[in-house]
Amino acid sequence: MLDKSFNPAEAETEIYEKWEASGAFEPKSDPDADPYCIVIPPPNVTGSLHMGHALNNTLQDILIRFQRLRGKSVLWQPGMDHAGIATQMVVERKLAEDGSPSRRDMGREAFVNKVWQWKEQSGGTIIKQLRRLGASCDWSRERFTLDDGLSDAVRKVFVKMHSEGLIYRAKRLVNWDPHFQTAISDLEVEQKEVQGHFWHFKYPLENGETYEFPIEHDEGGKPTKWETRNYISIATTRPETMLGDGAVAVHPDDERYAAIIGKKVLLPLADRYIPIIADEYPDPELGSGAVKITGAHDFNDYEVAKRNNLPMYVLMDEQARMVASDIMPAKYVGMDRFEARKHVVADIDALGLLIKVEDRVIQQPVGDRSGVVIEPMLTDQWYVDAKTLAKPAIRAVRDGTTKFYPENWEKTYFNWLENIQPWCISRQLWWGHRIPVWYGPDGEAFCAENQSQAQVKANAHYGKETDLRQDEDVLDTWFSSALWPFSTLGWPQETPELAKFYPTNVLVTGHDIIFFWVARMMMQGLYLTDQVPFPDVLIHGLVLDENGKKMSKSKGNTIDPLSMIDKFGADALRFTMAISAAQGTNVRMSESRVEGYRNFGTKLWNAARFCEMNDCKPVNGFNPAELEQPLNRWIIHELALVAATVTDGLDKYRFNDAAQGLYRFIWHVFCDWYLELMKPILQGDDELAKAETRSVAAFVRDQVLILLHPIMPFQTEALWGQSAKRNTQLITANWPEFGSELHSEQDADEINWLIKLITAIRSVKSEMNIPAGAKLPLLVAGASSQTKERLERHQALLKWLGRVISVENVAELPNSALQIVLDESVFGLVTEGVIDMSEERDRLAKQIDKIMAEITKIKQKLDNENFVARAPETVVTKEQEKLNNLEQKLAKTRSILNRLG
RNA sequence: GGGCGCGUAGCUCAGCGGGAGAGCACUACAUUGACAUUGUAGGGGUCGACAGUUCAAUCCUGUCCGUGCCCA
Repeated sequence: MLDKSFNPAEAETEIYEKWEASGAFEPKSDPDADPYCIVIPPPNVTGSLHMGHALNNTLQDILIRFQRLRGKSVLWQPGMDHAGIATQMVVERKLAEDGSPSRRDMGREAFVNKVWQWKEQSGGTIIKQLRRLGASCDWSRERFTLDDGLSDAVRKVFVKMHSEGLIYRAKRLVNWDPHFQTAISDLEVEQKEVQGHFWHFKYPLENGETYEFPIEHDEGGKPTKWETRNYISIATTRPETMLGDGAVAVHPDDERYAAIIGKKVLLPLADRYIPIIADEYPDPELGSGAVKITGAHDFNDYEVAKRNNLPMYVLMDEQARMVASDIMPAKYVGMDRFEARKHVVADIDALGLLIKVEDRVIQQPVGDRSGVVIEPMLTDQWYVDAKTLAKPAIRAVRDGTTKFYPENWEKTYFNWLENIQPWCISRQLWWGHRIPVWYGPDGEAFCAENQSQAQVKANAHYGKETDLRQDEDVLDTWFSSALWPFSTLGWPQETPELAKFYPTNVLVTGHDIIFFWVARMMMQGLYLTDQVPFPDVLIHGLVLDENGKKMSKSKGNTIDPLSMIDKFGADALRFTMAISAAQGTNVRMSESRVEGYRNFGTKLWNAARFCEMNDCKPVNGFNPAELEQPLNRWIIHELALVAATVTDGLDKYRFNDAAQGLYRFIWHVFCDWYLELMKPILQGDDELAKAETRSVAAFVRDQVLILLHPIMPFQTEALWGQSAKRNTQLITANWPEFGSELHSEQDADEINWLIKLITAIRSVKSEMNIPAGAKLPLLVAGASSQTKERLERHQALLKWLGRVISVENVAELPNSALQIVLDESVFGLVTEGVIDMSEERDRLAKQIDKIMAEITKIKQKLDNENFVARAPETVVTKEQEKLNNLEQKLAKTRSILNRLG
């Protein structure tokens, strides 16, 4: 006997272990089975499961289980990435907490060993948590981006791209994170709006020269009054960088400054002279229209400096402290940039050169991991020529080889790829793939897959054995992630897995990493394998809190998926995700919703329990297409419909449609009606009907378990195992493929008619304040022979569910009966007491109003000549039929009301 | 400034050219018989506003208002 309800805490672990031990997560070896493969978006090795992961992995697992049930050879390829910055940060912090020597104190090799130790002990929590969610990944194939095989792939790709000129080294301005002391890519920089200042300085002209600067204008904008100036006014949000100015720029069309272009100004504090140059960059409308140019610490200035061959002075070290140099006044050396800012402003002020300070909202770039202000720095870094790689990646989506679901994300994808910048891939970290480049004593670079190959190249170059040192830097983590769909399958080796499962079938991810990851996989996949890595990209929404806000630790509004699983079970959480995940929409998570879908699971549990109590067991050789009872043919018909809905929904990534269809069918069709309607049959004495009904109930229950399994795997597996002796676990059962032989419109009409009649009887009683339990005789007038047959056939059901004592055909209904119009017949409920005639008249009048309102609407349409002439014939016929039915109903209801007087 | 999205029942959201839907919440009634993690019945919407296309618009187009996200 089944327990009273499902206990997820007890059952889930056991079920999961059984699945895994049975090898169900591994691809089928059957060579005829179609392959189906998804690679997991690799979580950070430092990560732990949050709601975003829960959504992402639930959707993947639903697809994986669905395709597995359909008989495909399924691989869900799991793994993690090494998360360079995040992991290094975690371990460094831990070293500090433990009072251990710092990273720099212990040196590179020792530190990297520490990180590996940490990874073995504490990394990968998320993998265990994914199991709790029910993720049916093939864990025997788990991969890590720093595994030997994947690292080989990385080196091979680097060497290939380097030899083809797609990877190169260059000295450029990069986003420098002074906290982690590494370069980062554009994507890892966030623009934050903060309250800042705009400082206006005077830079005096050389040799005390002067010019006339307009200070008043007429309505036409012509200057009417001038003043004599011996300085140029500039404004800046970053005063400390003035020490490295190479020029002051004005717009060539700016007449105010035309006279002094080419002259020099004294750079205060630095005591250098710098030129006033003309360049298109300054906006005459902004500030004074004159801009200081610090080529080594600002991206815009960098371009101006390059165009005009201005010197670029590096002002800071890796930690953004002012660094000693020819141009750096000694007093600032060693100061942090923000401290230096204060001093520069004070010193300028002391010289009488500070004009004013404005408050201003400024865009400040910050590192996405560190949160500190990014410093543009002039350094040597390695770059990928992303522009070249982007072209095939754009084409593949343009021509539909890869499609996004929903489609509108393609625009985002194109937009970014079409404006793509060189990708800075080197990082000044220790945790990651070390760049496979070695340098000779003179700085000559030798790129090779390993040191000995580099050595061979170097020896040939120098003509003798020469000492080499390897590049200190590692690669951006995303460089290895970009190879994930094929490196995890064994590439560059030609493995059977690669042949079978690549390209993968679909990539499931959030829109936040379309640039970071999806686009880069497309680029690398096409470049290295000549194929797109996946034909479908499913972009799902974010998980928000119940107020529609992004969940974040700092806001304290996170809901922990594991606590939801502890409380309500993984199935409830998964169902919530599935039914909320309409294509492209965000998911608002609230505990009460999860609770509600836990209740849905319990409803199914109890339905199964009821089946069990009534001895409903699968019957060998059962054929759903050969049944006697209309009720049974009806539920099979409904089952076939919902099976089609679920299959179609999952095929089209419409998880909400699939979940909604199941919810409706299980609760409101199977439980509310079928199980109720079968009760009188089971209590009756028609043994054949009983046996058939039992076998049908068992069949429908089993099919429902299969259909629901992708979304609610644990509970369905538990019910599957406990409700009958089975040859296989549910996870490897066969997905139903019902054909039209199971459709039966006639039986659907008949049972739906019965349901309508029962509902109407209940309704009338409720409206007339007659206790629902009161058993009343039912009369019927004007019944067609079909109705008479149906009444005869379903008398037992009617009596049970409609609380009817008897059913009798009469010529005319007495006025004392409560009357119900259904199709051609009028039914009457005979009450014991005297009914309140005025209340009954109100009830009927209300119905008549409703009918008339509908009739008016339809007549309006049919009276419109254009409608009749232009609308499709089927639409017109349908409207005409509707009108006829309504008019019939109206006439009947009116005559009842008339007779009541 | 550019791009993407959203505004449908009290709340959360599906639907998206021909009958306004679901879940939750609410109201009334019921109930120890698969299920109170329940049942039955019910109330509740000019589908953001305006204009256009169409025989027909919640759905398509445009404008506006409100709101969210991404990029610069």
